[in-house]
Amino acid sequence: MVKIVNINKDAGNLAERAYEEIKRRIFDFILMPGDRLSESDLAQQIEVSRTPLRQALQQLQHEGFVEALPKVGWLIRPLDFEKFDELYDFRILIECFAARELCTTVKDRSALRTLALIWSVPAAERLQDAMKVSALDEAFHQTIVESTGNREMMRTHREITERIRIIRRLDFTKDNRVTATYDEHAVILVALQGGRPDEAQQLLTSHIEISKREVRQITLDMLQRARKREPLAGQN
Amino acid sequence: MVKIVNINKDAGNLAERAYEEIKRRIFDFILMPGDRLSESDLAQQIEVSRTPLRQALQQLQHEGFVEALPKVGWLIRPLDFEKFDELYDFRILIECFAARELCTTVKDRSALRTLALIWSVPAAERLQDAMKVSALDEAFHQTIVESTGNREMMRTHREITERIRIIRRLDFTKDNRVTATYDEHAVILVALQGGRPDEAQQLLTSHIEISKREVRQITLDMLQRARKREPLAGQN
DNA sequence: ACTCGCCTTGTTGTATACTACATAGTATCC
DNA sequence: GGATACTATGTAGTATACAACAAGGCGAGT
Repeated sequence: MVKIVNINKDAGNLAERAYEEIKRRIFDFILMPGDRLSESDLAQQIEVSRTPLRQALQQLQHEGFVEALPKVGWLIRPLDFEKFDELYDFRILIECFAARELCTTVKDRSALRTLALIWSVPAAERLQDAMKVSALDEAFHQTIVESTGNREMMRTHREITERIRIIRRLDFTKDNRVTATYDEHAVILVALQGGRPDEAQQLLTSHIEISKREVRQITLDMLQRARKREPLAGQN
Repeated sequence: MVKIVNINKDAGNLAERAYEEIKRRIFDFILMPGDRLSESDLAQQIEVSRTPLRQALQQLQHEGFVEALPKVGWLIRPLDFEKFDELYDFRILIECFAARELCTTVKDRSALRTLALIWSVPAAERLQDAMKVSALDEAFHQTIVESTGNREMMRTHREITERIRIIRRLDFTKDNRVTATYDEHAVILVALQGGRPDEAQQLLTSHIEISKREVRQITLDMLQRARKREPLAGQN
């Protein structure tokens, strides 16, 4: 009897694989904002059937990356900087709350020491690799939020992180922005360890606000270059 | 030629209909927390095929009402009061931020006047119907959050509202809780209209905290009664 | 009597066929 | 020549068949 083997490369199910693959293509601007696409086309490209593909698309729709046009097709949502601004502001609210909790009610400060080992280091020990710094930056802010112990806030904060990553990561492609991030994280940690909530909140707010502004400009440049290089990058 | 007509009762698509129907059954405790269910059974009951049903279940999974047990089936998630507490705390954070915005930076105060017409009324004009008061209560808090203009905070707040509605609505089945809600909303509105952010935040916080505590007890009673009445309410 | 392994049954995961529908292109009529 | 109706084509929405898999029952062997 012939056994048909499931040759899933990464995940146990095709839906997840499709999800990761589509997201990758969006992040790499292979699927450009504004592109239209049909389920059958994409299914063929990714080599899954429509069923798991639609599952993936629905997930991505919920996360705001794609939009369903009923009976017509799917659309890669254009980058909406107003929305990113609002997500950054939301981050500020959640992280400032977490910072206050850390200073006032949270007992276990060990997480702060761990963060200091990463961020409060001499210039020579600082990392440069954009992807690594980006991941560490996300971890830094996530760790602060974790201190609240509120899983719902953590969840929402994680979702925000997922949604802004597409532009946020570009921040670390500039050396001076990496330097600034190290500096700012260091002083934030000092304020948190010193138990000074107002100062920590103020530093955190301006840290995120600066990033918000920088990232917008960097992204606009990046987009223009991507468009010039491959004006018809998306299929059909 | 025979034309097969789509007899969708409510929505344009079956997935949405399935979603509403399942949610209704969960809210009515026809599907009890802890119940296991299979897609084929439920599909037959709701009279849709598995495809739109799964779409509905995935949506409900994202909202935390059901849980997918891969290769095994679906589970109606038990009511988790710790989670509800965290959602209430999250509400407090968002609504307090909105209240501050309302007092300090928002120009257009007309929404507050509209709310006052509903909540700041003589006892004789107060509504009693639990469903109506519940809807008005949700609208009250939503309106405050809308004042921020931050659509992401609004969205998250709306999701929180959806997720806690299953227990929150029970709050208004008790007359004294309706009375308390009217009283508390009225004083909150006064503080907001007076532009006193600290007072508004303090009132809002205690208002939500009280509700959190009351609702927990009411729900536990309700659940016990539901369990006694129909110990095997779920199918199979 | 107990344990181990096979096999039956029920479940989701996936692929695919088919329906209803939207859209655009074309031919026809005025 | 312009507007309009019709038709061809491609799309998502839906139903369903089948494969892969999990789990538990049941029997055989000890």
